[in-house]
Amino acid sequence: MKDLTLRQQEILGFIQVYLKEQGYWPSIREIQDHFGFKSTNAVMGHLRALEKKGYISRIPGQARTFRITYQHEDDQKPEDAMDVVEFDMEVLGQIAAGYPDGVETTGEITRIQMDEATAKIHRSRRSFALKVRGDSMVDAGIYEGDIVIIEPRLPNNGDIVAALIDGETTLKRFIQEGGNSPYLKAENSRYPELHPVAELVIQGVANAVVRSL
Amino acid sequence: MKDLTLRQQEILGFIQVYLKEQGYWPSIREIQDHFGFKSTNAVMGHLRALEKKGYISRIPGQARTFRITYQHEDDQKPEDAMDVVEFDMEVLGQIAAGYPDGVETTGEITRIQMDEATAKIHRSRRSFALKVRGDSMVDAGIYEGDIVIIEPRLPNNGDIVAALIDGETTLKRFIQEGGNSPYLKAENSRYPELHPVAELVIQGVANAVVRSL
DNA sequence: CTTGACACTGAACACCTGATCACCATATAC
DNA sequence: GTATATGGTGATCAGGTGTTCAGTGTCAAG
Repeated sequence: MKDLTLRQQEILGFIQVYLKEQGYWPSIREIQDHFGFKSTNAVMGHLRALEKKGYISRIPGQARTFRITYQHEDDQKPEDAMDVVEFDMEVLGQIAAGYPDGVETTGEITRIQMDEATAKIHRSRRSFALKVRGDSMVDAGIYEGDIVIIEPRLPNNGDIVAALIDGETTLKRFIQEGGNSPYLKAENSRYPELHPVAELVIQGVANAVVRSL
Repeated sequence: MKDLTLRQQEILGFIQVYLKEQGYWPSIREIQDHFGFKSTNAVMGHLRALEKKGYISRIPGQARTFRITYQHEDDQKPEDAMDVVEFDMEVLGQIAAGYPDGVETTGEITRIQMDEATAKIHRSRRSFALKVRGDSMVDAGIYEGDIVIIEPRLPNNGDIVAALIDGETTLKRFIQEGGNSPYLKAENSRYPELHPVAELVIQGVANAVVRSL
């Protein structure tokens, strides 16, 4: 990718900031006004340069139809950058609110790209996200308000699972030792182990936790 | 919020899908063509209705300048489903490995969509992700191997920041009380407070933590 | 029956907007 | 010197684009 001049960086930056702030792309004359140009052709020249260098793309003759084709980074990059993998999921609701049963899966779609090696998150279009309520998993570093990414699959011993108990979905660790029947364990010393007698409905395995700070 | 007619829902849906697919808003005549209207005024009537009912907002007289002011949901969804926001970042490297200096930036771009209200993550092209090494932040629920999302900006009191100390990037909490000079505090009782004498280079503020399980 | 909301057709207008032509200036590379 | 890229001014043009006025028809509410 060819380098941009300082002026071209400014133009590209303004276009992107404008979109972010206004919600739509700027017109040529709005760019002109922002930089104080006396001619629209000053803008046209820069846009041609940006397009030629592959940073943007436009629909000829049509108003406010930009496309950013390359994300310019003016900072540095590391030698040990990670590979990323992308996966989609649904953000459903709070985990204690229960798994929506029989509800059409048309909710929000969350897309996450993450480094492939460490994320260990298998791409699964069926995965969804739940917001954690309660403190039953604090000892596992999962706190109230965190968002857990649930992949519907059978759990292995030690997995953190979303389980349906008494009609409510809760987050617990799944324990199955030897040939014994499995049980659920809260990662909080104040909570007891749960040995379900009748039914143990595992809705999925937690693959990742996301927390905003 | 007043209800929309079926036709108005279709119009609003098309506008949103068009933006998502094309990256810019449609013109009145593009909406007209999509629905097979013989007159642009058919579109104008619906846009007026959508604006009157508070679903959209527009800049009078200007091309392709929509704003979606209310997110219409035509499907059934969990009542506590979250809105999602999308942002890009770079996955750089381990946080203790130091901030890459003077290296070309062509690294991986990580895109995350997350619920907007709780994520508090401002879309920032310059954000990047770092893998946490060490246990200096365990009391804040940040453990070794976690990935923190860093936004380069000035920190507020109490923010968790990536700071450059002795040539290494470390994750600490930023404290600035009253008019005193700021210092860094590790969220681990075994670690001392850090009162930098010479320089305190803040590289960015941690917005979120992602942990694979 | 009348009113109003809804859903259009059809035509015309004004200007916002992208695009182009001519021209100038500076700096760098060959 | 002679290109080539950069960074502009100034004027002009064509068309995309938002907007408005006038009119038609349906349907439910009063």
